[in-house]
Amino acid sequence: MKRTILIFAALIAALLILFQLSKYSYASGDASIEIIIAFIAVIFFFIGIYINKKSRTPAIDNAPQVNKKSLEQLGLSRREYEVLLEISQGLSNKEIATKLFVSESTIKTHVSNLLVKLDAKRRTQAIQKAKTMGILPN
Amino acid sequence: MKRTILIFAALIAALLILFQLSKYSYASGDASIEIIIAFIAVIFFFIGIYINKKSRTPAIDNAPQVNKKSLEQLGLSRREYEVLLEISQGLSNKEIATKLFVSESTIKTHVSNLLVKLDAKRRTQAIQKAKTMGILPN
DNA sequence: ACTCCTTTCATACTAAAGTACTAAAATGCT
DNA sequence: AGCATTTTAGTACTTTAGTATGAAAGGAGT
Repeated sequence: MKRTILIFAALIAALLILFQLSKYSYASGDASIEIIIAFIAVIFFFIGIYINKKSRTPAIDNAPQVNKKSLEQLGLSRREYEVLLEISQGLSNKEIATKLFVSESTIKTHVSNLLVKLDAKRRTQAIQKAKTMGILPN
Repeated sequence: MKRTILIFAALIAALLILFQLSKYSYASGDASIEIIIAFIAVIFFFIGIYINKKSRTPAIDNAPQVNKKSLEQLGLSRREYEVLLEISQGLSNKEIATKLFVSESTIKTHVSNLLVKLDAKRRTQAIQKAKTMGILPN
């Protein structure tokens, strides 16, 4: 939470600085307004990508009607919960890896950890337990 | 249904015959009443086991709030549906085999057929599909 | 800075799951 | 009684899943 505030504060500050710079440059005539605009555009393009990437790792936060208390008590990490969701959709490790842009090894690691935390021996059991705990949507 | 009626009719007939025999034997004194009683007890013991076994294969019929139309359209057999239920409870093939008193090979056969009928590649996908079809309880 | 946690990935196995046939009883229906 | 389906089971593989372990990099908090 503190991170988010700091990031946004930094963004606003950066924006103000850019505005000041653009004003100065425009007045002194040593840079065309088009270049300034393009510069700002590019920076905000990447900021947009970054913010989108951060907020699009939803997992726990944007999870719909879900028992968040149980979720936290389990100690499942974001990624683990994300993998759990894909498992409950019937995907294989390889498919999950492709979908999340990581290797199958990584998914296996997540699955192993997730099984321990859910005290399950198999992914199907993990699904069942998660459902009865109200951790999964639907 | 007809089978059940016939079986019960046969059972009642057998019971009457045993009663007649016991009466005759008791009167003629060539068999002690205890042996007759023991005989009847043993027979009804096994009948009890048989009836219990038959009625305890619930599957489709006693399935709770379940979309029976989808179920029939899928063409899932009783046993296949039974196996599907156990899969959704997170059991392994071996565990299901133990629970249903059959070999693991048999369960594998059921699972394979069930996956084809549900058009699923994995058991987890079968669970997901079955849930969205309203075929599974909960 | 240091430390904990998370995420990533790899190797090397072991254990389940699934597939493809084949085949024999049993069950159910006509 | 005969036929179709279901249930059972086996063998022989191939493919996923899951475990164990080690390791590197980055984020977050003290």
